Amino acid sequence: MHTPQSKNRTVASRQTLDRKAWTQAANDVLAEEGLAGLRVELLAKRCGVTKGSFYWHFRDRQELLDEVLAQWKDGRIRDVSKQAKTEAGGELDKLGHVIEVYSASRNRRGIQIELAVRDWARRDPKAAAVVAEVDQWRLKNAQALFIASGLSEKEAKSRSLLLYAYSFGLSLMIYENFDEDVAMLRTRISEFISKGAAPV
Amino acid sequence: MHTPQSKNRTVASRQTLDRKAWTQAANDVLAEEGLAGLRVELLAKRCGVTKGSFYWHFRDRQELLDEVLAQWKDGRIRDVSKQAKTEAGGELDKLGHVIEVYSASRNRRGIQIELAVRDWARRDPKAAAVVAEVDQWRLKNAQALFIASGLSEKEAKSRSLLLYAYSFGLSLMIYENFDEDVAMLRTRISEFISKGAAPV
DNA sequence: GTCGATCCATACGCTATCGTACGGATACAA
DNA sequence: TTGTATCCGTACGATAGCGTATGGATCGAC
Repeated sequence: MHTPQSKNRTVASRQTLDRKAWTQAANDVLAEEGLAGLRVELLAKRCGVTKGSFYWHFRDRQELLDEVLAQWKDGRIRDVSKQAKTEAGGELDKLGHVIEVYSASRNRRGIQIELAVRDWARRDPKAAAVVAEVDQWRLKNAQALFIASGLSEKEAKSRSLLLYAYSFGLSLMIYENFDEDVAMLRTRISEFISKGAAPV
Repeated sequence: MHTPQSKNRTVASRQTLDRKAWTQAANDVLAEEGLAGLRVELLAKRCGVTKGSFYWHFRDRQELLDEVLAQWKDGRIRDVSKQAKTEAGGELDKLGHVIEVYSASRNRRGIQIELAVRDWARRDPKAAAVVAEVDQWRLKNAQALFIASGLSEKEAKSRSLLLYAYSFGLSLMIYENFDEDVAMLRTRISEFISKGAAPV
């Protein structure tokens, strides 16, 4: 009932915090509240410490933001590379998988961070540069998949851009009451983009 | 050099400000800075007055936000209705026009506000309700166009959702260096969505 | 046990922002 | 001219957030 360093800390934080714990928490906040919600003292409270701890690990708020951004970039590029390396065959499945990964129902936290970072990029050149690079990687990867499934280079590029723009844009819309079976709508769209079918 | 009420005001604001002038300026700020940048005193400075004026016209900041939101909703629904009323024929052209309206190059300010409102809707239920209603109108209108061009109801719904999600999502991406002619990519996509063509 | 390094709490100054109180200026009517 | 309603400026209090300064607590090395 009075073990050392037990004051307002959770059991998990018996170990002293490191940068990773801070950026982890920062990502949670970014997903839930967006960049504007990422404030030092609130983040500290969330970690069960005060900002005295924060300013020991980070020079200032900007340094945390830079690190969050850098981690996001590395993670996304790693994701693309990983997916590209899985043995060939089933390119269409892979394209469908891309859509699924960016589906709000499957990966809510990832999508929320994605949108927060892109909103961030609208006003911060550093974030914009990161988004540009990630987009480049993703688009090139998707393009390769479309080419492997028989499309020309230009058409593969178009379809890749459509694929990602659709995925992100869908997360911005509120369309649940547009149909009783929106999942079916999404499936149709996924087929349409990846296979190019034009059903009636 | 000392006409009455000439202190820090622009010529345009010789007339005293009204609510419309405030919401107009608020929309500008919303487009440029997002919701978080919409602060009373900055807005007042932008209008060439102090916040004393603001709090005469509005009870508080929230009242302004509510009005901005309501105006956005009415404007968007009016746009849809207007487009629906233009005489029939050329449904495909109309669908292409929808994409163009939401193209960042054609309508930067409109897109910026669109994105700001949708980001707003991620955390504010009132904004979410407005977005839901606007999406409903737009989707139903696009669905009618697709049906008029020969698609089934379900396929028309799918294609409408794709159309709008793509349009919004494209504004979130930074893809200018993906190809030397991104305009061509967009044209291909536009054709693909509206006509359902599946070129190689 | 002492000492230094690590990690955090507390207190402080500073700025930005919201909202209020109140007084001043202008215009129009009587 | 005088009064009143409209519209705005100024001053104030309150809070939140950033960053700094400084001391306290814990732990391992010796």
